[in-house]
Amino acid sequence: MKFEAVTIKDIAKALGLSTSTVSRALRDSYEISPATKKQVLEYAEQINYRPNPIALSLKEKRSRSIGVIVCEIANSFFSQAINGIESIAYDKGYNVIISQSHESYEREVIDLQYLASRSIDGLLISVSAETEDFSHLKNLHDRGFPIVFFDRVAESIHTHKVIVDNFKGAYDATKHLLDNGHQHIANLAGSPHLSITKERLGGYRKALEDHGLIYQESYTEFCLHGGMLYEEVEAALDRFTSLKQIPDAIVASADKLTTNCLRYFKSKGIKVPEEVALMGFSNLDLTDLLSPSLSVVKQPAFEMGQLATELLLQLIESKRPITEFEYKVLPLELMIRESSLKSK
Amino acid sequence: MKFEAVTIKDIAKALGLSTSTVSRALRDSYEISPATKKQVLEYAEQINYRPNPIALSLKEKRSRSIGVIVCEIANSFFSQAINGIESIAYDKGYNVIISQSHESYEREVIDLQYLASRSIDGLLISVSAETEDFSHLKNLHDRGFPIVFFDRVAESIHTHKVIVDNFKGAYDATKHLLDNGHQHIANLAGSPHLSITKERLGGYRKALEDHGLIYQESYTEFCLHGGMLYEEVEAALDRFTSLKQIPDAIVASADKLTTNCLRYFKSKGIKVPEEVALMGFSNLDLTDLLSPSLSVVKQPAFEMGQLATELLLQLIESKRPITEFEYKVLPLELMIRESSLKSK
DNA sequence: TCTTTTTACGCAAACGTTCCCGTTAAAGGC
DNA sequence: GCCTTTAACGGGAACGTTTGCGTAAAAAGA
Repeated sequence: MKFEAVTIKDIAKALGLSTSTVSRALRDSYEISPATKKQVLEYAEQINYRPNPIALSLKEKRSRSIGVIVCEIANSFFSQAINGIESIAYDKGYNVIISQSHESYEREVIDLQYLASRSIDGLLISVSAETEDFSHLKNLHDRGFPIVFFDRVAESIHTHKVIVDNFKGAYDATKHLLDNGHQHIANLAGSPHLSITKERLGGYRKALEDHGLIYQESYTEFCLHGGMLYEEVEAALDRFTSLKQIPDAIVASADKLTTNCLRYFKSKGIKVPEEVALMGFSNLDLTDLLSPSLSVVKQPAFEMGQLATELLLQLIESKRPITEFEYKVLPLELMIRESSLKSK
Repeated sequence: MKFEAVTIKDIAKALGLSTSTVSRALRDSYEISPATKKQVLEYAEQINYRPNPIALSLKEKRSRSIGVIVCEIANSFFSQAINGIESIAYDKGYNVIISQSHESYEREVIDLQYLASRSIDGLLISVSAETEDFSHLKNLHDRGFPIVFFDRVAESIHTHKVIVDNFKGAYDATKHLLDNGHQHIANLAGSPHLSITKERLGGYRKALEDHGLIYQESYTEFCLHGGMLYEEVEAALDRFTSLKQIPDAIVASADKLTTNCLRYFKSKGIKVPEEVALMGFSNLDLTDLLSPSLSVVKQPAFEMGQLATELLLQLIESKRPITEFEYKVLPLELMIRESSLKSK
């Protein structure tokens, strides 16, 4: 079953004109007489003519669509970021094609292949938790393909990047817990490959040290899938609770880590914040309704999406190669609620 | 800054062959000698040749991509459904282009225009809360464009549809509340234009009547934006609580309605389920962590997405027009937790 | 009235593919 | 040794558009 669209040829044939005349009439060229223009325009309207974007893309060597690769759209941060991306792209007449890596490196490579071969004009990406090797992106980038990173960036690739102040976010969260009297703060971290994990770990560590405490490796557990699997969070927390000095507070470095952490404590009957305080990165819009309500570090996801898209469109639409790249660092918001209150 | 891809012509020129020979060699045609094939294949691999899908689309009059229109991707149900859509589309080599209507009719029409003009091969849609008039979809459908509805359907358009048993879901939820001793059950409903709202309202009403109660209009409040705006939920609940007989339980007909309902009660200091019980439709994966944990009616979102996509691809790939359409009704899952327990 | 300018349009190439037709030369049949 | 077959490849049209260039007729200038 196929859907036959009407073309410029149909108009030309019906009106006894050439395709060039019709094309020019539709584009309101000065070379066409007002009478012909009117005739063409009216007929086009009547038969509901729409220019074929595929043909245009082929001619102009651009598709007016951008690709987005994120790990998961069923994740508040990313769905909000995508809303930001869409809002800008939509305004500028660009189409957004979304792919999910599901935190898999292999899938990310395939997605990229697919998107690049789909003739997208540029790419927005937040790399998967598994991604260590960036050569798939580097290859494309080196060949002049516009790429902008957001949130999870590849340091080695020289292009625009939009991130949040992860260091400060983790620092402030840790400091908040310290100020609230917690002494043994553990760090539930995401994939060790990710830029954000490293930055957040740095902030956590610095806060401890500024408070006169020493950083202990046993107090940091990495979750390779960023908390996507409950089992990895469970294993990490099992290890924390089997330490001789059980942590009295936890800083969780990602959305799923934070909620799965809460789920763990709930299932084990461990009271939050009485027995262990919790503070984590999250963009869920109902952390206030959780039990206990969650203290979170919130990212300006929508704005990040917008900014990244603006930068990408700049790259795409620039006449000459760009060599000066932006490295935007946006502020985070701390929202203090019940889960991080004093233990006693 | 543009990105020049390598074409069949480049290969032909480099190897001193014609484009037709190269094309055939790449497609492994019997007309080409093994030696030439090997040569072409190796060179193509070496310079990383990828066929230009735009050119293919133009030639084959199909883009191998499908459009999806939903109200919001930052909504658990839809993001899960999209995962289902993506899983099937990906397997079959189709691309998915997602658009959000943000529950706006106007935006839905624009999105549709845009997608249709982007040469998608078919459309999956769950209509916006505002949509009353389906002529924009009917026009396309009448012209032979493949469309499959899921969740929120247009009854008047004769094509495949995938929904859940909304009637039974609402019936069972209401019955559960009745069985738990609640007498005055209100219905917080979505947009009155939506098919799902009508079906759920019907189930709610039938459950009341089967229990010997009479349906009262004052016990149903519609939220035109489906709960997207907290204010509309607030206004609806304000009206319920100002009734002379205040409801002792509420059935909420959509994700945002359910959570905003909980948010309202929390802000007003109304205890759930002690003062008022709550049960609602929701696909959030952390309703168990809410305070109180939410009793929900959960939709098989992923499966719905998969099924709808399979049906759409059938439509697209069918040689002859299809006249027999499926009307799939999937079962819902009731998850009973704290929020719906007995009042006293 | 003849030349020049302007107006209004058509022709054809191009974008990257595929595929229907040739066409050439070697191989095979007798 | 001549005709037919077959293997292996090239030419060119087509998909829908835009656009540089050419050109006829009309208008303007002399």
